[in-house]
Amino acid sequence: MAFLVRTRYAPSPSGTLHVGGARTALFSYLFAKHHRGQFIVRVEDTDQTRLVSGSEGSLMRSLAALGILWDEGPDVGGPFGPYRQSERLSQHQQYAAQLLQEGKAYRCYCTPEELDATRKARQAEGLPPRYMGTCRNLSSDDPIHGSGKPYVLRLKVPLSGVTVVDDLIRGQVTFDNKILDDFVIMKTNGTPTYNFAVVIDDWAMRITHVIRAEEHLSNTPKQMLVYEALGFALPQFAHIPMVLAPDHTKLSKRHGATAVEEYQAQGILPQALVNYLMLLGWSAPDGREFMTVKEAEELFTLDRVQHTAAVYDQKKLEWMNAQYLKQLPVSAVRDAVKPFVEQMGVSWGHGPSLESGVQLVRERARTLKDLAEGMRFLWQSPTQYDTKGVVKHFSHPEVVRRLQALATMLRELPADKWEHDSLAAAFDTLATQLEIKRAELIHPCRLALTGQTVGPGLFELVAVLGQQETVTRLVNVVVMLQDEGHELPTF
RNA sequence: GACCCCAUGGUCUAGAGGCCUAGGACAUCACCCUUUCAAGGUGGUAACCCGGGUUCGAAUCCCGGUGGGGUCACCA
Repeated sequence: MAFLVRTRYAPSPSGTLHVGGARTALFSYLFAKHHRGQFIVRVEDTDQTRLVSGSEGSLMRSLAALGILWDEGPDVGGPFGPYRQSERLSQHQQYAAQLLQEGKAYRCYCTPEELDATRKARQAEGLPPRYMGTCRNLSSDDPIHGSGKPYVLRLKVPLSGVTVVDDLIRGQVTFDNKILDDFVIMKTNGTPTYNFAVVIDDWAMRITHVIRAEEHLSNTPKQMLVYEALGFALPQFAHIPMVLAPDHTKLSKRHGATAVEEYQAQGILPQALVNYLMLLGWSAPDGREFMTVKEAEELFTLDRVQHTAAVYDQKKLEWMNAQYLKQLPVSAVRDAVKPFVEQMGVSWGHGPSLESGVQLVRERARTLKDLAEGMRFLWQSPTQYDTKGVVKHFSHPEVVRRLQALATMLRELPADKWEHDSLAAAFDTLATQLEIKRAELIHPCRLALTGQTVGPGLFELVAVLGQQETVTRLVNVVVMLQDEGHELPTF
C-alpha cells in the first residue's frame, strides 16, 4: 500500500444531521474504507455564536446509527487531534502570524459598515461585490497599526494567473485569480475563518482526500491559495453532487423531515436510510440496489459517482424501508418496533407476542409506525368501527345471528384446532350451514375483531389473537348490535 | 449580475462511438392472485434539453444556446 487514505467529515455543530450531510459523510466513509483507510470526524465549531448545545452528540449518534463509524473524532480522540476546530485555535493563530510576517497576509482595518457600503455600491453598478484591497498596501509604519483599531487579516491573493482545482470527479476546474478578492483569514475576534481553518485542520490531520458537497467547489481555489501560502502539500479534492428537494431547491426544513433523527422517529430503519442514501448519486457496478454499508465499501469508487444533483424521493425511501421490514430477521424488527408500540400507550405484555404481531403485519407496513399501528388491535379491542365497514358488513338483518353462531362455534373449537387451516375449515362449515358465502362471515368478523376493513388475512389474524379474546370481541359486538338504542361508535 | 458545475422517463439511475427497437428501480396505470388491504406476479404509459459540427455511424466526442443547481460573508 503506497499510502494510507484518510478522509473526513467536518460538520458544524449547529443542528442535527441532515440527509445531505449524512450522504456526504457516507461517501467519504465508503471511499476511505474501500481503500482500507481511515475516516475521521472533525467538529467545526469555530463560530461559537452558531453553536447549538447537544448538536455534536446528536450528529455523532446519527452517524453511528447509520453505521458510519469513525476511526478518530472528538469523542474517541486520535493521534492527530484535537478534533474540535476551536481547540486548534493557537495553531491557527500561529500560522496566521507567520503569513503576516512573511507579507502574505495583511491587516485590514475596514469596518463591516464600510465594506457593506462598497459592496452594495458595486452591486448597484452591476459589478461583482468584492473587496477592493483598500488596506493591501498600507505601509508597515502607517500610524493606524498602533491605533488599537480592530482589524482582520486578509490573504494577499495574486492579482493575475489562474488556480486550477484538480477534482477527482469533475476533472480540472479553472478559476481566474482576478475574480478572487483578498478574503479574510482571521476575524476581528482573533478566530480563523472557515477557508483558513479548514486548510490547517485538514493538513494537520493528514487528510489525503477532501470529499465534500459541490457547494464547496467554489471555495476550493481560495483554500488552495492558503495551502500555497503556507507551503502545505495539497490533498486530493472530490466534490460530490448535492441532494435536492423534490422542488429542485436545496433541501430545508420546509420540505418536511430532513434530519436523520426525524426519519428514525417516523419509523424508517437506519439500514434502509443508509441504503437509500448510497443510491443517491452513486450506483453499484452490477446495478444492485440492496446493499449493506459493508458491501458498499467493497464496491464504492468515485468514478461511479454521478455529476448531477440528485432529487430526494421519499416514496422510494419508504419502499426500501418496507423491503427491510420484510426481509430482516423477526427479532430485529421486533426490537426496532418496540419503542413505537410503547409510544402508542398499548400494554402488549399480555396476549400475543410482539414477534407474532410482527410476522402478522410486517408484509403490509412501510414504516415502523405503520407496523406498530397495524398491530394495535392485538392488545387493544376496538373502541370504534370503520363507518363504511359498518354500513357494508353490519347492516344485513342476519348479521347478529351469524356473528352469534360464529362466536358459539369458535368457543367450542378445541384449543388444538386453533390454527389457520382448522379455522378456515370451521368457517367453511358454518358458511355452508348458514347457506352463505364464506366471505359474508369473514368481513363482519374482521370488522368485529379489529374495527377495520383492512388488515391481515383473517385466519392468521384470529390464530394470533387467540380463542378467548376472539370470542369475547365477537360477543361484545353482538351485544352492541342487539341493543336497539345503542349507536355503534364509528370513525 | 459575475464566476463555477451539471444536463437519459415524474424520481434514482445503466450507458464510457456501433451490443440501444435506450436497460433496471421507485412512482403511476391495467390485469392476475385473493377473505379486505397490502405484498407478490404479468403487462403498459413514460426519457437521451435544443442547434450545429466530428464520424461510415453519436445518448455517448467538440462548440454554441437554453435550462437547472451552486458560490460570491469577519457562516461553515
